[in-house]
Amino acid sequence: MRKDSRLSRMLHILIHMDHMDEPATSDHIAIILQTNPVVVRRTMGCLRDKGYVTSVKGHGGGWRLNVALADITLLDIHNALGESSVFTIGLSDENTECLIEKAVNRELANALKASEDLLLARFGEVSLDKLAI
Amino acid sequence: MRKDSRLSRMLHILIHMDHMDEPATSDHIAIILQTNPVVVRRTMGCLRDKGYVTSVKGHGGGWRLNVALADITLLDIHNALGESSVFTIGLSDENTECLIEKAVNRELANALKASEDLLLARFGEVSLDKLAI
DNA sequence: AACTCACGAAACATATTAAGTTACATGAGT
DNA sequence: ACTCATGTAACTTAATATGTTTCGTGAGTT
Repeated sequence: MRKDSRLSRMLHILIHMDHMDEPATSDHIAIILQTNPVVVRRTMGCLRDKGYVTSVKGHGGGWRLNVALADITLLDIHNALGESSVFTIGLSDENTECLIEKAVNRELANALKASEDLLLARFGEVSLDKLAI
Repeated sequence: MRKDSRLSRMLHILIHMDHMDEPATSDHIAIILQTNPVVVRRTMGCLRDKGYVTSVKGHGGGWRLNVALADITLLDIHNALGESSVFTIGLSDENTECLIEKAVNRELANALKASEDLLLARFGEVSLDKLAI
């Protein structure tokens, strides 16, 4: 699987946007993130749905930060992007009644959950202003 | 990316193999894991390279467990499979000198590392005999 | 020696997901 | 009317795990 760099990219651009007086267009953001304007709209759209940014059409339009950096955490952005699972490791499909398979999957699920919980807890402790220069 | 179920599958079959008197053929293993014999050879080959299993050709051949379940941990198998990163989350490519981007990536890298360290530490604490019925 | 069994490995196909791209519709300001 | 910028659908590309076919090779059987 290809790595999902959306979280990194969105954190990056949101911090930039905090300095901006004018709305940032998708084209402008795409240049900064070295990607495509449509990818920007697609991803920023997730953040707009949660109210973290606002989009304006037409002349002088673009994307504007809607909250203070101190008021959003890495976890907020992570959740806004709606990632299903943070792991490449998966469980086997339990198509049988095999108790060994179930025990293996249970152990792996518990270990993965503990690891993910730690990651998300840390994400929740870091607000974006702590990453700003 | 599709989920990597190799760890789950290998743990499952290794525990089964501990009960077996005869070597298990790739075809037999494929049936238990509900997959393909070639996939079995490909994945079991990783474990053979580390000495955890032995393969024998010809009549009466197949795969045999080469160590006691108590002597291998989830971490051993995980490492044998040579997974690069356990996360779907990746960092952005730092093609610029942007300090914000670097700060974001540093924070994410640290958080991911702490989470992965916890996962691997737990994997290292669990030997396969603890999952056997 | 011929036959069968089972691994080894190359080559190709499939599935999933992030990302990139093209094209067009829609709404807002000039 | 014209231009700018988002919204969205559809398609393409890339990476990776998995599945499949085919043939080679070594080992035991008849």
